Amino acid sequence: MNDVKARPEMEWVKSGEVRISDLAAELGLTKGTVSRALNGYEDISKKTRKRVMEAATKRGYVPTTQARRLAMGLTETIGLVLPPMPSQPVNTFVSEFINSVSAALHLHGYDLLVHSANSEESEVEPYRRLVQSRKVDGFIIFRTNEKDPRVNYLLNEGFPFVTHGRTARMAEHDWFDIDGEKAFRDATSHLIKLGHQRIGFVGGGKEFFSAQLRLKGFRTMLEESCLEKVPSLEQPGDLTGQGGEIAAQNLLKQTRPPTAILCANDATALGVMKAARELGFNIPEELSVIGYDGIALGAYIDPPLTTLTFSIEESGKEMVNLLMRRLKNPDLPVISKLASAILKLRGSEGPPSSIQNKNMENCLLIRKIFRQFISLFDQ
Amino acid sequence: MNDVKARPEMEWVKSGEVRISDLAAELGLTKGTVSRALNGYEDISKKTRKRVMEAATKRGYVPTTQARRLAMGLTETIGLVLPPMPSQPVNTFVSEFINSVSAALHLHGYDLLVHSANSEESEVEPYRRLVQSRKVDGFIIFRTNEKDPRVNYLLNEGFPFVTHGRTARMAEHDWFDIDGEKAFRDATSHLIKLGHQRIGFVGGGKEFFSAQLRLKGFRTMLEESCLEKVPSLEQPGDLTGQGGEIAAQNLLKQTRPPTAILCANDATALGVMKAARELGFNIPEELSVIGYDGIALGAYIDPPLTTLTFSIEESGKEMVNLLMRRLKNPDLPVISKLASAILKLRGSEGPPSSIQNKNMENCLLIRKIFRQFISLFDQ
DNA sequence: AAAAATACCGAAACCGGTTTCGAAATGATT
DNA sequence: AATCATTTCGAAACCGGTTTCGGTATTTTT
Repeated sequence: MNDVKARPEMEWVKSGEVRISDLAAELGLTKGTVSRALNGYEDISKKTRKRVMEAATKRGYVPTTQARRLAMGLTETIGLVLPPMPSQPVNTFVSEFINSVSAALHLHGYDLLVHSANSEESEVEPYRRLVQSRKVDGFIIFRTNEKDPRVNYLLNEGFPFVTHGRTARMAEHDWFDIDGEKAFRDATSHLIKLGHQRIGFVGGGKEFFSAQLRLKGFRTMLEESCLEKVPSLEQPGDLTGQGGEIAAQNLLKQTRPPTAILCANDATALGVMKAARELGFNIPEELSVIGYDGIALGAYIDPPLTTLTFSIEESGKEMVNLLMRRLKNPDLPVISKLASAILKLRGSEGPPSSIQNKNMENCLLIRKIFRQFISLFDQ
Repeated sequence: MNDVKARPEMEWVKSGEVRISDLAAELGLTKGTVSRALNGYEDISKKTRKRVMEAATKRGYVPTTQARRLAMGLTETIGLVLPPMPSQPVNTFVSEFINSVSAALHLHGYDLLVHSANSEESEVEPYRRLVQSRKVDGFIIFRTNEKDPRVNYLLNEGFPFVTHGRTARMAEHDWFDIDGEKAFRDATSHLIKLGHQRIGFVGGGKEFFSAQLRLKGFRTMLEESCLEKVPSLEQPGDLTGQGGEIAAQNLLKQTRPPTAILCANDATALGVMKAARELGFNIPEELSVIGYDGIALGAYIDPPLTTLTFSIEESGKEMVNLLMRRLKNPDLPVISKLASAILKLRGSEGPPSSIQNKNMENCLLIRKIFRQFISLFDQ
């Protein structure tokens, strides 16, 4: 009953049956006139416009997208190429991101074309195909590398795109990013305030710019807090759980293991926690762990994972805004947007258990004073 | 250096510059001839075909997709509408599924259009828009409800689609599904063999057909094993972690709590585990938990979550196959494919701790014999 | 009331391809 | 050499819209 009520007046309408020429013939007009009437041209009398509009809604006329786009010379479609999957099956970022990008694009009348990357061929091949066949007007790129061949290709081609994440050529293209450096400064600072003095770090691959920036934030805060930098406490990772496990083993089997580990992302953190459990470390009593990404599942593990989180929805929206601006005016100067992540405390971190906490605090204080003292001389 | 080497012969080629008419003019042919030459028509001499092909590759000609599709009257695009996000932000199913569907479609020359559902409007509205504007040739639908308005709409419209999951009208459309009933029979059987006698179940919403089938599998196996059905041990859920927490509290605060809980999906299971921990239950010693979905994260929690898993990649492939078949011949009879999930033992289940294990086993045996005895009379 | 300005719509080109049909050129047959 | 069959390509219509341009019909101006 309800279903019928929903669209009572046009029960007989089969979608896609009526063309603009049908409408024109029915009204005794030409299709050009009908088109202009529907698209709000000024040279159509109110009377005929009304007549056309009514007939259009009555017959359920909707212009064929393909034809309209061909005539107007645009695709109204944005491409998004998924990275080969095995990379991060733990993360819901991708689906949430796709969702938000798609929603934002829809507001602008754009469609989202999602393409998968074949791991056997070059990374830029999908982009090349989409560009050459003119299937899209622009790209949304995420998970950038510092030297990113996709970026190189599109810049060279002069094709519009926005990246989620910075690159070596970020001065030449629009980008959106989370301030991972600041995020890790915050997280490190938080751990230091809790009394940690030996803090481990598990990074991502060197090719990921963002992971490098997170490391930088970590180092910066160590330095600002006058903690010595211990190379063996910085372990490489690969943004996967397995990588986290391996890195954690390297960290925790040391003679003086860290009392806290900062991870480049949540998947890594989960691996770290697993390895820590297996090595007999209690979290957070004996080891604090902090991740990055804010995946929802982190709240359901034991202990819930403290993490750095940001709004994926906002990311998508902002990137679409940047891209739409670029499409409207390709000659505008490049702009970028840096959003910040917030530390979501959930319980996987706490003060270190070591008895010398007090001592450490004093030690820290003394060092800080000493350093400020020195800085006076520098001026 | 390497970049240049990759495509040395056409450094000067800017994509999208050369049209078929350009090519035709350059060759002294008409565009019709060029088109036929490139598309393998028989009425083109080998000589000119070769000439055309060479010129095409040399100039980097790629037909404009929009134009080709308009002329051929098809979109070569499949639509996939994401459900409103808050529903299951916990699962990586969506992104993996999109990836596999996209890859499979690509093999057939099809594109994937991903659309997001606005939670404020009707569920079918996105589908209606995509159909009416003729942006897609068919749909991939997942997470079906028993009475699914999307299915109703598309069936009524006569528009091609395949569902991931069965519906009340599954006899009228192609579908792919995981045999959740069998999966839960297996899981239940596994628990019973371990000695569990009081098994709890946390379901999904009634609207999800699949969740209902899982419940059915659970009940069937209980009955086959001659265990009494305890209504209070069947709790409704909503396929989220929160729902799992609430359901687990309802189960575990009973005077005789279950020794094992079967969950309609992994997110629910994580919620159950969390609540169990908070109520002081040790897993798996005092409570076994089994989920469904096989999310990667499950391997990283403590204890690792035993779950029912299936190949998302296969799902995507199979669905695309079904859909392509339908598009090629709309009049074929509907077919369906049922794949099975396998029980992935990871450690969150084990034998119950209760001392009456032996007793229970005897009890079970006696019941079974008794029942077979009865069944003799029925014949 | 005639001239000028304006409102309104039709005709046709165009977007970039595909496909049908017929004609010219070539080859085979008698 | 004349006739017929084949091969090969050009011409034109078509897909379904948009947009430019020019010509009536109507209104406004003088």
